[in-house]
Amino acid sequence: MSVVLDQADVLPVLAPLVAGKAPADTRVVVAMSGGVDSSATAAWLHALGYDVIGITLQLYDHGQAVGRKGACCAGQDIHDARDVAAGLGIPHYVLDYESRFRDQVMDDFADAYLRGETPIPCVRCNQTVKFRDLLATARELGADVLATGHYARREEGAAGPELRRAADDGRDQSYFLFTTTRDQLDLLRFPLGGLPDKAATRALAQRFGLRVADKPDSQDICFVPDGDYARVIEKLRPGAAEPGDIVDMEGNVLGRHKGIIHYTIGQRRGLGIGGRTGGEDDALYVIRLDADRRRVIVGPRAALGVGAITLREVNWLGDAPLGARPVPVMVKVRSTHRPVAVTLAATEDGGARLVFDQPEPGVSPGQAAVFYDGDRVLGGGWIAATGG
RNA sequence: UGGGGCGUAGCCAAGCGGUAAGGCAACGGGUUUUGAUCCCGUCAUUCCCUGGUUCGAAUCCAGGCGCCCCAG
Repeated sequence: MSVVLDQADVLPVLAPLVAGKAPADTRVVVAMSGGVDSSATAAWLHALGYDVIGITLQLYDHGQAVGRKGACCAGQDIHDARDVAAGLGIPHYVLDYESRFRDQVMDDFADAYLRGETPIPCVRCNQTVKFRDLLATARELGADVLATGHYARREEGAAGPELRRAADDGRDQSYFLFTTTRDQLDLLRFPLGGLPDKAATRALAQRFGLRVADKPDSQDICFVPDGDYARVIEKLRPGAAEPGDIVDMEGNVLGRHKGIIHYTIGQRRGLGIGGRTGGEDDALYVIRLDADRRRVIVGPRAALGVGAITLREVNWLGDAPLGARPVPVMVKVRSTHRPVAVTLAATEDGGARLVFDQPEPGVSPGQAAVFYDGDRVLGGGWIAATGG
């Protein structure tokens, strides 16, 4: 059961989780989802001699998600996490967070769509359930730090801990961590962030004999089966999908839609209206959603560009405070895509005003704008409105 | 029923006697720990119908049917 380490079998180097504290004296709570990443994290830290406690959050669908691939935090995944912990011989707890997950993440998810916004449940989950509630629980368990399997880096900087992109650029998850506060960052650790790639993680899992080593990556929204998120919303908010008109930018009715919750800004597929000539590309994209009138406003790709956005609940992680004077930063308005150049200025309500150097397509309220300076995450904010 | 025009996939649309372009939509897949975008693939044995001419017709001819415009 216990892992025997050959001398030749050297573990990847990991800086001490707590400076000046020996691993054996460092209590680490590892958030174990049941996937490869967090399992490898737990195994690695355990092998390095840390006092590891595994915690798995049960988030939704009690007993009903068993066997579903690519999920996390329910059913089979909880069993996987338990198995891994048992194999390592570390304490492991499963916490029932279903009601708070529903309140903080799923309800918000549904309501955002009803408002015509497009939410990011993964960020909400990190922001509330994981980095607030679970972190508090870790503290209660006497943990020095909370480690997760996120691909991001936390580095000790001159002005305190800094959040940075993962070493593996293609795997980086820092976008989903933008709400993480300095205080939370004090206690958070992301051991995988420094690994060169996912293969290294799987290799780690393999070498510790974890059964989850070949488990497929999770993707899509964890509580949405089959990618049909609208069905989940309708379950949460019966009657949410009210049909309405699809109109062009002049207000001419072009067709009908099956409910505003099925669409997001920048979306092309699923409109069901074809035809018309004249442009080199006649495809229509969702330009705007009007929740009150249940309208989907569509237009050509050229109409998709947004020049500026208003942010709310900005979490600023830069060393110097963000002021009212615009400063240039790089920003991502979606997890994929490269950062683009903008200027950013704080507003009085804790928000910010962001102006793109070049119009950015497919920007939707409810999504996040995350600020970068090279590898470093300077914070981010929720997109409240676009325009200007 | 005077004149003119048009009928090609769900929509738009090339083709003008040589064996059905393209775009949109749709569908399937890839990329992706949010939604999208994007990329790749599939999608008319058949051109309103019926005859005819021709080695060969969506393309020419005749007759139907349907639609549009102008003039009434």
